[in-house]
Amino acid sequence: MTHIKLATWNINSVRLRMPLLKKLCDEHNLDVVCLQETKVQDSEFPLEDIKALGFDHVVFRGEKSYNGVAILSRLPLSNVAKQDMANVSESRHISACLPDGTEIHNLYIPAGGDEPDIQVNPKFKFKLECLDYLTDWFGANKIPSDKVIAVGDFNIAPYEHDVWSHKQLLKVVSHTPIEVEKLLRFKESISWVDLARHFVPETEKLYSWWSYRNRDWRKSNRGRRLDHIWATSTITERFGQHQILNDVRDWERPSDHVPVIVSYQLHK
DNA sequence: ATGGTCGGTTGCCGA
Repeated sequence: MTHIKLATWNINSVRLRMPLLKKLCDEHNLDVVCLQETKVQDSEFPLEDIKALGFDHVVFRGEKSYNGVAILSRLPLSNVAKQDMANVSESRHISACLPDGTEIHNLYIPAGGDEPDIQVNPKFKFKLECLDYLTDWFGANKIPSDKVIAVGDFNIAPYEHDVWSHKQLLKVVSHTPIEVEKLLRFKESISWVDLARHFVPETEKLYSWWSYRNRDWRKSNRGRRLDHIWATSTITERFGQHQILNDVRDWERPSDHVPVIVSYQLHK
């Protein structure tokens, strides 16, 4: 296998959405799937159901009701690590290596609550701390020549056309200047390439999340691009077939996030 | 300007 297909998806409860996960894998022939918000503790993780989809190599870390990350793979995984983000013991970061040495980090950055003010909102403060932590962590651990991919729900839409209305969202958590600045600082830490914007011009609207609170998500189209695939610049040319699977938002009992997928040419 | 909807240790909290 020289090319693999990789997906990231905030599934918002892996147990509830097993039928959707099966449909997704059937239709897109995915080799590696990174999930966030699995919302299940490890002892209850549906490992057998996922193995039945053809993923023989599965690593996960979750909590009852909250958070939770998992990597499902048809290829063997090595060097599995479960990091604490900003030294808080929540299931937000898991990583593993593919057989060619490519390191995949699956991240679930906190949403950050409603009020973008660290004085009154500890969840927003924690979100900013996580961004600083990731900047330091990757900066200290990596060099630009490494083969590294970071995917996940970053809960930040950094660019003007990553949200339905730049002006109306400037004070809304996920698009405030302080978060964007910190995310872009993280992005510069080891010169990550934002693959969606590598393939799609920054002037084109691109979303991966639509709130449940809109009656008709497609009609109102008040979306945000919260889910990302980043790669170190040395491997950028190995990627192709980038897609944001908007149609999944219309499946039966959908997540509010849709999967983002990309193909990747493994090293020989 | 407001409230709208999901999922799950469900009559609240986080998203």
